[in-house]
Amino acid sequence: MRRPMIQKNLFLRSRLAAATRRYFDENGFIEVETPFLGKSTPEGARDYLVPSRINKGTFYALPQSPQLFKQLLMVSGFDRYYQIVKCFRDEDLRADRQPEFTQIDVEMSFITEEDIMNMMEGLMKTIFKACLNKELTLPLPRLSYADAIGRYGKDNPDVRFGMELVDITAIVKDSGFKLFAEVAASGGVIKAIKAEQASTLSRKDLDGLKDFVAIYGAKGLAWAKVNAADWTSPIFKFFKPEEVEGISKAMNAKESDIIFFVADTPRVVNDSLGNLRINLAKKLNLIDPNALAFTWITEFPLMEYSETEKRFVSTHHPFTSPFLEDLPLMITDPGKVRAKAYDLVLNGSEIGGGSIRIHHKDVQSQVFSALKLRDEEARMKFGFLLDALEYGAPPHGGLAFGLDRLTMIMTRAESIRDVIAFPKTQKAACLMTDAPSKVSIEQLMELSLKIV
RNA sequence: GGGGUCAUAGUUAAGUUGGUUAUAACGCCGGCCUGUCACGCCGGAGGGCAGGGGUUCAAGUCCCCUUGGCCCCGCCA
Repeated sequence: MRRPMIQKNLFLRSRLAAATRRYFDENGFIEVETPFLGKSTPEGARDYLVPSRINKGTFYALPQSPQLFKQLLMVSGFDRYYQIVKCFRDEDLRADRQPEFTQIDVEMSFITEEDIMNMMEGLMKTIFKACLNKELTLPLPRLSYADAIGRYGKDNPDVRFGMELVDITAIVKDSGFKLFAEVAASGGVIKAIKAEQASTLSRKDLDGLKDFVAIYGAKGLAWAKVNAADWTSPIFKFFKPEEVEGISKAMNAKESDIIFFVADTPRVVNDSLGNLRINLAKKLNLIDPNALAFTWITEFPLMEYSETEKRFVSTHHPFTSPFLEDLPLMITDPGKVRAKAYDLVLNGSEIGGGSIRIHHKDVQSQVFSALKLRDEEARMKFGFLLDALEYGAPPHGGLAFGLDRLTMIMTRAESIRDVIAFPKTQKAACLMTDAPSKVSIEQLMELSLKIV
């Protein structure tokens, strides 16, 4: 019902799509439509399933992305492909997540990461010029995954402001504050962030922040108000003078700054401080609403260990090419293998991501086996792709942008619903048409389905 | 699966520590104005506060349950 705002957003969305098509057309890309009724794949998000009437007991899956099709297009000799296409993922919704969403999907042959990033930077420049009349300065900055996590605690860092995480483990590993020393001794880390001139934060605010970091698994949040000669802090009395000095120096702390500490596993520390950093920046008004801070994130890990599945799973997807020099690690230390994958982050939001794909069958087999996909299983699920690699696939790679998220940032919308014409609710329902809804028993019988 | 928050006229909202006929703006209806176009003036209609239960002399205002919106954790290759 807030029609003027929605209308304005949809007009910008339309201009964004038009600029995208124009750019790719001018650069020799072909737009190819790929099937929506496809095959369910094991990796990744939950699939939306569509029962087949003709082949009873079998199901199509709506695509989570046109990933496999676009790779097959490369093998077929279409060297430059793009598509503005709906994708479907049956997961819980968020303010920036819908079960059906739109991607700008791209794939290119005979290219490297550099070629793709250059081409995509050109697209961003074109889009921002066409939609907002803003000039981007290229090339866009880059940050390795390890640096992003280390300095910002997240792989989608908002670099519109500073307040970086500082690792002070070395300074406090023998601290008089036992908790820090114990965490350091057990392989954990202690990191801190500094809110400059944050004396506006009350004692009550500080207590509230403790609850905030608890969401991310932190068991506590230590803080220290920096004074001329000492700190006002519940833990000040535990520290030796040289520790206080060391920390102040490492943080470059000045009077009236507030330092926050979290000690835990690297994951919990980065998670909680990374999110606290965003939270504080909003509270303290550190974010310039007009800023456009792009960052490429590179050198993602190829796979991560999943506690729930008790095996390594792909960070990106199973067709992502590893760094060839890291291949020996595939057996010894799979978590250390770097991937030729890259995300584009804008103002702390991941707006796109992609990778160079594997184009050798033996490398693909190594990855599958590291993922504990047995040969026959891999063959059953991705046989068509393995066959295609057999016939000689060109080096290729690509990327996909989230058109909805990009539109959100450009329109400054707070919810993805504000840039979609008929959005779904938190529970994935369409209030307009009342979907999803029950169907008749006849429809079910025709499909040989029974509600359990 | 879990945590939080909200639910008042067509719409957006205000409703203090529970207390007489529940407010406002926009919209709607009627009249006046008639060089209007984000007109102006006058006068109206319209809800019993998501649904159910409870506490109380008395409940939008407190408690419980249900339903739904929204935010977050998990999940999202």
